[in-house]
Amino acid sequence: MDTIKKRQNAGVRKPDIVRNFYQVILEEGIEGASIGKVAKRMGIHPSLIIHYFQNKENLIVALVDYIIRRAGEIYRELIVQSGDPGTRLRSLVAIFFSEAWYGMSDLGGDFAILSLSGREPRVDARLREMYALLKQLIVGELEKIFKEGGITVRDPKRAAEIIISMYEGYRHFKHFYIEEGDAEKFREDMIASAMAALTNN
Amino acid sequence: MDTIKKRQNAGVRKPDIVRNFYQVILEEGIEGASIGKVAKRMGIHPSLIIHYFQNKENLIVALVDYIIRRAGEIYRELIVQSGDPGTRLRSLVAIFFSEAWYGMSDLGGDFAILSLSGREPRVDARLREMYALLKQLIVGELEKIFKEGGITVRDPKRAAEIIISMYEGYRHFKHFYIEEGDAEKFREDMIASAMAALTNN
Amino acid sequence: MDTIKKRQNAGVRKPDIVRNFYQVILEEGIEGASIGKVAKRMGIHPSLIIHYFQNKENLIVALVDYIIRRAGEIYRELIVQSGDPGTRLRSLVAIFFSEAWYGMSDLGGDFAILSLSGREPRVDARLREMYALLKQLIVGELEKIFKEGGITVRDPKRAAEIIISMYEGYRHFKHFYIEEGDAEKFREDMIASAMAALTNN
Amino acid sequence: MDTIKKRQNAGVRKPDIVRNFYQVILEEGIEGASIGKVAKRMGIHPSLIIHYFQNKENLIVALVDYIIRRAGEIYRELIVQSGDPGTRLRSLVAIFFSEAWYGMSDLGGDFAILSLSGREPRVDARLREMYALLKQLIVGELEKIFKEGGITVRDPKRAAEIIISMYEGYRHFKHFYIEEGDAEKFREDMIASAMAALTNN
DNA sequence: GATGAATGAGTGTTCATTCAT
DNA sequence: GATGAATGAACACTCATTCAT
Repeated sequence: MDTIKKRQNAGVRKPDIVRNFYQVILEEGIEGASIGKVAKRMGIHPSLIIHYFQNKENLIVALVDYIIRRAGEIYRELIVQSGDPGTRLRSLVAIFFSEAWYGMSDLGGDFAILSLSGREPRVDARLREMYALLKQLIVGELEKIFKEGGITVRDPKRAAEIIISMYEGYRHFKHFYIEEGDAEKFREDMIASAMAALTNN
Repeated sequence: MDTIKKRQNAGVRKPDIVRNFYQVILEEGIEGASIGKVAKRMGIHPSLIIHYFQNKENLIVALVDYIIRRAGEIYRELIVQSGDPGTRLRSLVAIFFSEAWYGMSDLGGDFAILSLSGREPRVDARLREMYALLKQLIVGELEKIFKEGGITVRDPKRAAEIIISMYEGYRHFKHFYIEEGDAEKFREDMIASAMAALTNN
Repeated sequence: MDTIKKRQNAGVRKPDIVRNFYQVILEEGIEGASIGKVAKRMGIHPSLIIHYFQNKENLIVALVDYIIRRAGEIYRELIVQSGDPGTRLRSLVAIFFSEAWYGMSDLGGDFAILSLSGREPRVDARLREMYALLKQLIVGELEKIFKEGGITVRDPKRAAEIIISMYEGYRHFKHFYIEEGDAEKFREDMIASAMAALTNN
Repeated sequence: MDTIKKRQNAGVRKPDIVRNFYQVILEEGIEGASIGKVAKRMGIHPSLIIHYFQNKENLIVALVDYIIRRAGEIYRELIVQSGDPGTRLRSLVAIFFSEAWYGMSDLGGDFAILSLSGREPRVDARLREMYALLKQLIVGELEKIFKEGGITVRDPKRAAEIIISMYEGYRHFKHFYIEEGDAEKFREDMIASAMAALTNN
C-alpha cells in the first residue's frame, strides 16, 4: 500500500538528505563525507542528490542551516519564562551549561562545520547570524530580568558575550580535561564562575 | 652551496613534510588536504611522503604532535617569572587571552584537528595529553604564586580548568560575535571576568 | 549507423568487459591484469568498469562464470546423441581428449583462475559447481548408454570421476612432456587407456 | 652471542628469500606477491632482495628451481628399491597417488607457477626439464622391473607419459569433485585404473 | 652486506558531476 | 522525480627499481 521512498517531493526529500548527510559527517568526518555515501545510506542514486542540491557546497550550506535551526528550537525549549529575577538569571545561565544544550549537537560535527567556516563564506555568514541571534535572545532576556528589579549589570550585550565565550569553551573542550566523575561538580563550578563574572561586570 | 631538495635525511624531511601538510590544511581544509598536494607543494614525489610516514594517518598524528609541541614552546616564551604575586597572577591569566596565544595556531586548522579527535584515538590521546600538561603548568604556577602570599584559591586544579574553559571559548569563538573595533576592550573584560571567576573560586 | 562505444547498456557492456579482461589475463597473466589495462584496451575509462562491477573481485567472479558457461556450451556442441552404445561410449570419452575440448580455453588462463580458487571462495564454489555439473552430464550419458545394452560399468559416478581426472591431466599437462609430432598418437593412446580404465571399473 | 639475521652471506640468505617468497605466494597468490612483502616478512629491506636477485623475474626463476629440486628429493625418498617386480610396479604407481606426493606442494602455488610458464620462457624450460627428468626416472624404473621378468609393456616411455597424465589430473583436480569421505577409495580406484591402463598398453 | 632516499609508473577505487532517458 | 551511463580528476598507496652511503 505504502509506496515508501519512491516518488517523493522536494519538501520531504531535501531535509531527509540533509539529515543523512549530517549522520555521515558524524560517522566519517567532513573529509570522509561524500554524496555517494549519503546516497547509499538512503538507498537512492547519487545523481538524485545532485538533482536536489546541484552540488556539494549547497548541501553543506543546507546542513549548516539545519543545525542552526535546531539550536534555536532547543533554546526555545529550555528557556524559563517565570519566577523571580534572581532565579531566572541563574536559570538562563544554567541552560548553556546543561546536558540538553551540550548534547544538542555532536562535537565532531561542530568542529567539522567550524573548520569549514574559514573557507566557505556562506557558512561563515550563517554562523555569525546564529551568534547574533543568540546574543540578541540573551540580551533581551537579561533586560527583562533586570527591569523587574534588583540585579544590575552595566552592559547586557557584553554580559551576553561573556556567557557565550564561557559556555563555548566549556561545551566544546571540557571533555578533553574533565573526568567523567568530576563532570557534574565542574558544571556547577562553571555556572558559579559565570555568575560571578556576570554580576561583577 | 646548498643542494636543496636532493638527498636529505629523515631528520630534515619529516618535519618539513609536516609543516607543509599543515599549510595545505589551512588552505584547503582537512577534507581538501591530500598527500598529493603536499608533495606538489614541496616539489617531491607523493610516494616519498609515504616512504617517511607509511600512511596518511601517521602524518596526521605527526602534525598533531607538531602543533602541540609548538603550543608548549609559546607558553614557555610567554610565562612571566618575576614580580609580586598579584601581578604575576594577572600576567598568567593574560597569557591565554593574548594575541600571541590566540594567533599561535590557525582556527581553521584547530577545528580540523579537533574534528578528527572523535574518530582517531591517537589524536584524541595526544590532545588529552596536551591539556593535562597545560593544566599541570598552570597549577604549578598558581601554587607558586599562592605560596608567596596574599591570594588564596580553594582549589588550584579547578581554577586551572576554569581558565582553560574560558580562554578556549574566547580564543576559538570570539571572532564570530565580536567586532574588530571592540576586540581589545572585550579582551580586557574577559581577563577581568576570568580573574573574578578565579578569586571567587 | 552504429555509434560504437557511446551509451551502451549493462547487457552489452558487462560481457564485453569480461571478454576483454580474459584477453588481458591471457596476455599478461593474473598478476599483470589490471582494470586500467582492460579499460585502455576498450578505449573507456577505468571507472566505468568499476561502475559496472564495483570492484575487481566481482570482475574475476564474472570471468569465471563466463568461462564455465562457455565450457558447457562446447560440451553440448560436441556430444553425440546417436549410434550404437559401444560407439557412443567411445565418442563420449573422445570428446574430452579432442582438440576442441583442449582448445576450449587457454591453459595460462585456466591456471590463473585455478590459482585463485584457494583464496577466493566464490571462485572455488563456482569451480566445484562446474565439475558437479560435468560429472552429472557424463553420468547421465553413461547410464543411457548402458541401459541400451551390452556394456556394464559397476559405478557410473566413479567412472565419470576417473574420466575427468584422466582428461584433466592430459589436457593441462601433456604439452610439458609430449612432443608435437607424437601428439596425435598420444591422444589415441590416452583414449584407449581411458577406455581400459573405464571398462575395467 | 648469536648475531641472528645480521650480516649473512648469499649461501644462507638467497634460499631463505626464496622460501619466504614461496610462502607469500601461497598466502597471497602470484598477483599478491611482491618483493616488499617478502622483505617485511623477513624483517629486511626490499633493496636487499634486489641486491641478491637483481630483479623479480630472477627471483621467480629461483623459486621454480627450488620447487623442482624439492620434487626430486621427495621422489627419491618414496621410491621402493626391493621386492618382486609386480609389487614394485604397483609401488611405483602408488607413489604418485600417495599423500606424500600429493602434499608435496601447495596446489595454489603450483597453479600460480604453471600460469607463469606461458609467459616466462625460463619457467617453461625448467618445467619441461623437470618432466623430462621425471619421465626418465619412471622409464628407468619400469625397465628394471620388466627386465626382472613377467610383466611386459610395449612402450615404457608411453607408459610413463600415461602415468604422469593420470596422476597430474588426479593430484591437481580431484579436490574439486571428490568428497573427503570418498578420498581414500577414489585413490585406490585411480591406482587400479592406472594399472589397467598401463598393462593394457 | 645492508639500509635509506628517491623515483615514477601503476594499482584499485572514490568522487562530484553531466547527460540522456 | 529518478536512474543509469559515462567521464576525468583525484585519491592513498604499492611496486620494482636505482643510487648513494
